[in-house]
Amino acid sequence: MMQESRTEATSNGQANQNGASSAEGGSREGQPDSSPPSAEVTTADLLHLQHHQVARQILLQQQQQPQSQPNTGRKSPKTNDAQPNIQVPVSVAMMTPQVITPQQMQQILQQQVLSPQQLQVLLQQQQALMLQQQQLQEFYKKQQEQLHLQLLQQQHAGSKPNKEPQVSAQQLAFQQQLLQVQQVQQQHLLNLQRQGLLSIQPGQGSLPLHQLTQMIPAELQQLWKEVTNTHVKEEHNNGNNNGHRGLDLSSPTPPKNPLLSQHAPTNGQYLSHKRESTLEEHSSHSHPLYGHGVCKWPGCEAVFDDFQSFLHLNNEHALDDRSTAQCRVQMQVVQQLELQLAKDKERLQAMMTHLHVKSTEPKAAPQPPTLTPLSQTHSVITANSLHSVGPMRRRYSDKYNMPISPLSQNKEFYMNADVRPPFTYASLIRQAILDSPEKQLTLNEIYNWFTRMFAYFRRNAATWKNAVRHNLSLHKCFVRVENVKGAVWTVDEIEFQKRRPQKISSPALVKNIQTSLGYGPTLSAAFQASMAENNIPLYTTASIGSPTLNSLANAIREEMNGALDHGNSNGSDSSPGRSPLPARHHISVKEEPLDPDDHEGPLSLVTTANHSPDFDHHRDYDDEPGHEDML
DNA sequence: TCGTAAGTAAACAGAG
DNA sequence: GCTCTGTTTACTTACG
Repeated sequence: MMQESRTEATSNGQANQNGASSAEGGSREGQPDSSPPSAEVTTADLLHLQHHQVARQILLQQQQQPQSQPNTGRKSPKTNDAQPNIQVPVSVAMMTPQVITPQQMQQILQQQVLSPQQLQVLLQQQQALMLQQQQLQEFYKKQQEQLHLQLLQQQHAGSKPNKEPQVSAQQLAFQQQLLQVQQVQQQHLLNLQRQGLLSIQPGQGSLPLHQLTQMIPAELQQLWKEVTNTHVKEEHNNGNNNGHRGLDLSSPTPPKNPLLSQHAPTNGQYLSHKRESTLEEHSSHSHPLYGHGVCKWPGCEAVFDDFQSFLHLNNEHALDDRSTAQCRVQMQVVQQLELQLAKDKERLQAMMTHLHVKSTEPKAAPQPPTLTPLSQTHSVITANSLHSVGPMRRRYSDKYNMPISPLSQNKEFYMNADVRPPFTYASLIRQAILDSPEKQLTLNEIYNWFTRMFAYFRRNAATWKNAVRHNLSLHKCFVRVENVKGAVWTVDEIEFQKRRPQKISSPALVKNIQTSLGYGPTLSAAFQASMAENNIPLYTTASIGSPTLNSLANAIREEMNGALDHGNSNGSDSSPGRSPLPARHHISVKEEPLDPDDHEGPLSLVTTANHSPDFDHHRDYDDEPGHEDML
């Protein structure tokens, strides 16, 4: 009654909530605060943000270390891969150590790949980077002076053995810091490459070399050269190295590129001497930059009949901006390859682990073998968090087509963030009930689950509680059972699975599915919802009847159709009259007694040529005429 | 344009 | 009478 609304409003301090007309309900849908902040964030944007977080942490380190600020009890800088609560201004958070030159900006503008907001962010990044570089230069100068002083003191005091460790420690810390900066720079550059903002190829002249040299101040370049030039033997140093003689630049992270380890130029003529020396060392014609009579310098490929002619290396690839830039590009290439390798290794490991686990699981588990890996690998909502919650609220499909944070974080996310969960009330109610030990909950316990699991439901209680009650009564999948302690609600899984699965053929969903099938970072909430709706994740506790199989097959079919229909990169056309795939590609379920010897799971997936376009349409609530047709 | 699912608001009734 | 619970209706919105 109205009383409920009144009391709820009082208890929640949301008096304006109640008594609101339906128009208000409609307007609330469009309120920005009810939509996730990253509603229009693309995968690339998220990757970008992820990178910015790394950059931000490193920058914070840089800002803290020179000032010897306490660490405020946080993790040490080396374990800084998860510090989401660091409060930094947006401009700082977004800044990356990468300068976008005017040429690049013009290119970006011409390509129209960035929105004005993104351009603004890039400009902010550029400005922030310049500041950061200045700071770094100053820091480096101070470090240099300090080291120089220490070295002088050592020479005068003759206490070399005792002082050296301190110097080396500082040097190492500084090196690490520089390496981190460089790493972030490289990552950012690669990120830009991935986004098509830059087209840098090894040895390719498309990117003006001076741009690369502009990206990092000359001093920083030199610093980097020194850091990377770890294989320079001390005997190669002479008096020209300005006090760097004593530097132990043996990096804890050895150079990954033979080019750098053996030929990275540092400064002055002594390096020229060094280059000749190293060439002489490779007189056995096994120089890594010389192979099959071709100069392997990126972009060179000059042909030389003999190794002696290959000494052109000293002339053509001498220390200059060009070579430095090429060097840097090569470093980025290597680093990218290493990152890719690491990712692929990790993926392989996950696949092997998963397959091993799957192969050892009992086959009785009613899971679709073809989709379980997908759902397990990418699903956000799992048994560890929200299990298979259910369908996403359709009207929010666009807003919620964003990757939600991974599994364990997801629960925390909704528990703390005032973000509406992208699932229907029915799905959430079901989840609440299934979460309970006895698979039954009272209404009040359902309420509590909502408020406990979702910060969003800690306000507007009158609204959503009414919706919960409405859904409990409306959907016959929720069964009210009288017991000793009153009425409890249970879930009829079969009825729940009869509910119409959400179509995932919409462009937005398909796009996400493409991402997911293409090893995207996460599965879209909508796709998860669709999967969860059909019990694809491992959460079915009730009996699995044919309706379940049907709806499950719907999900599979929809997924496959969606993924296949939009297998191209565009994935934006899903006009009803256009079906790129013939009907025979549609997957339906052959509802026959299952032969465990023939199938890994309970499903018998067959393809059919006479698939009804409204296959899933029959399976809704139509088996009970009049039911829920009040709408 | 239409049908459907979902969300919201509200009226109403029964039980404690 | 109040509150909670449950049912039902009406309406809006999103989507295919």
